[in-house]
Amino acid sequence: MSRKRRPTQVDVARQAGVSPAVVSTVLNGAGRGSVRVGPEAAARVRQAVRELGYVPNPVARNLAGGKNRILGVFTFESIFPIERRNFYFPFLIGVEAAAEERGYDLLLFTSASGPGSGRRIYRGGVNRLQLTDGAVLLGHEPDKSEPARLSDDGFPYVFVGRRELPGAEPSYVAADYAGGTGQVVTYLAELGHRRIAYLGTPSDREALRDRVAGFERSFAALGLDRAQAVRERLDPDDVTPDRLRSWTDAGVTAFLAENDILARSLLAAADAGGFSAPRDFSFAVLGDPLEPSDDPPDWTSFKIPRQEMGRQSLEVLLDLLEDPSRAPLRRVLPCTLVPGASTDRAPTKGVMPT
Amino acid sequence: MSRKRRPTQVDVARQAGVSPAVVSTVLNGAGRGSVRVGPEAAARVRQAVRELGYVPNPVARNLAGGKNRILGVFTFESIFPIERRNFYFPFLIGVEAAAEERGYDLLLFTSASGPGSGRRIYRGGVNRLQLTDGAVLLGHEPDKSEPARLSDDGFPYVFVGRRELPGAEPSYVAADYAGGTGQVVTYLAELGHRRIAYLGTPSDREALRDRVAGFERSFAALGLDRAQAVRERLDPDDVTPDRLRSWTDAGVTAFLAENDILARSLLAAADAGGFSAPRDFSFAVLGDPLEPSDDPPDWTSFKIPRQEMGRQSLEVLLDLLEDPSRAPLRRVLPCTLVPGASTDRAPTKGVMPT
DNA sequence: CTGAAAGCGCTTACAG
DNA sequence: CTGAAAGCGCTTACAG
Repeated sequence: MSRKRRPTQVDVARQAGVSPAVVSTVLNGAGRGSVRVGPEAAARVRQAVRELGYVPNPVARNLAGGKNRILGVFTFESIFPIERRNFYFPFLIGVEAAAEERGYDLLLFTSASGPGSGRRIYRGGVNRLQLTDGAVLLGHEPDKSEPARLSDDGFPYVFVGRRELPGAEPSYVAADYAGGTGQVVTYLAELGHRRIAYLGTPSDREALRDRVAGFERSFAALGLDRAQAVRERLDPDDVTPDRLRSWTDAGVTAFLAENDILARSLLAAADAGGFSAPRDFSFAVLGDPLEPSDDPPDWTSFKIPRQEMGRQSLEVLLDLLEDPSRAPLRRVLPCTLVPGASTDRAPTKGVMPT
Repeated sequence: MSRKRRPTQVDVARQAGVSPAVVSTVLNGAGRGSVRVGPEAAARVRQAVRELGYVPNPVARNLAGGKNRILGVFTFESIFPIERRNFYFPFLIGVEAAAEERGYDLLLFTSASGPGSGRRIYRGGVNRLQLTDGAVLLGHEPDKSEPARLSDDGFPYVFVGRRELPGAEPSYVAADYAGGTGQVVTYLAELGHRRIAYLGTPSDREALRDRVAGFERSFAALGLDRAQAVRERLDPDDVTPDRLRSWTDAGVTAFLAENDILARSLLAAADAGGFSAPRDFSFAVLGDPLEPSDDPPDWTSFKIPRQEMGRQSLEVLLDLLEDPSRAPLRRVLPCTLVPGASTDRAPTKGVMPT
């Protein structure tokens, strides 16, 4: 049961009658700071390697080389959140696939929950990610100072999702929420909708700001009247039948729901108020409808390329490791319009003439 | 932006006015070969750690022979397999939750694909898990020699799922497939079924053998005629309408499908042959129906406690690390019968008298 | 109770 | 063209 001693570089060197440095060079190929090795010395080394069954110890290699070929994955929420599994899963699939291709292992930071503090990068003032070569950051950070400090420390990391950081220029791979929202607005405009309400949450995250920006920009781009772009900040409970009626009375024919919850509130209000979509109004969700049921409703929406975002964030991280001076590295991936059954032509005003 | 040099143990030692050995001891707790440290020296060390933001290098720790509080998760198939996401996900949730509670980080081994070789623990003869304190092994191993060698090397690991290893006694946390199968048979017997066919795959994995064993044992336990227990080994294509007819003609009133695929084949054959379940026969799946749709069909089955298996496998691993002499450690968790719409009372033989 | 030193198995400047 | 040596950052016997 005791672990057998593996042959080491020293054993090989002795057997081949050379120094360890020569063994190292033969195995790694002539590199930057490597010694020169004659052909017959190299042959002796290879022979000894074969005879002894020598395999270099990757741990020692890492120690000597300064890198450990471990990349961190840090989520500001539980890595495998049961309720939101469909949210993070595709990112992780992408990250894993890319890591596998590039020969890196992934360290999941799990033990983050200090007393009451939730998941933090710095625990007791110490950057826990430090033990990796670099890290991919996932999810909504409760505290901007954490990534800011990461930047200060010069630790290589990439955000999944666009981030603005006071005093720092983070690298990220983001989805083009503004563009996705614009596509939805354009689609609605083509269906004849002119007055559109954006139902947003009170939150002001980058991902949400981008949607608002896309909403407003697209009105201009389409030559629509900016005054017809209604913007609301609501809690789900704020979407009442009365509220819905006041919107439609004001001529709103289509709604953009910032997320699923708001879309469901809207539907509930419609139900309670005797409205029906898309007969009385159209609506779309600004992202993938994925919560909480497993079979998504057939709503007009746009697809966020989550898996590709995961993949590319890892690749950007590797680029960063190769040449840190290139930071910040940023990529914005397009979202895809998904037409669904929640949208239809704008209803004609008033009662149909008979 | 230039990366600051990571503080090392030496830096901490200097700042605290102690030797590196003292720092090491404070961080690892008083252990076997550790030095004794006074309370105020320990306090100075902790203070210095905080001030410097020191994090021990896990690679160095490992090389020097110590523990690094990193646990490995190795899957013999892709960790996040898109097609089978629902299969591994619950295990991982459990593993992560337990790791988080116990303060361990998780290293996912991803870069396994040598040329054509699939996922392997030993790559070029080295144990890749070596960097971790121990590992949880997940999924079906194509090659028994890999875990066997792990045992030979004395590397601590726990299988999720029962495993038999020639010449080794692996630790594992398994589901009680035999018991689950027995519950299903009992349930069918209560519904009046006496002749039951077990539709199995040609494969002979432990998890499948356990189901067969449960099938056969339960006949004895229920006092049923063992000759009525029909056992078949089939590919999904083998389940044809003709075959189905021959079984029912022979008096079979209920089927046990080893997996979803076989259950679907059975249903397809029924469809094509003019049969209908549960009118003409009952059937149950021996496990969670989870493939490939997201909303599982309402079949009689049993629930595999995947999340709990993940959680307990990590806990067993920690027990193992604490005291390796207790190996092998084994736990078998109960499965829960899930009655569904695919079973009903046994049809009466022949035509109903009018 | 504490420190100095060897050693884990490599890589890489640095002399010859 | 080649070797001896330092060093990566730890842990752990071993002296004091």
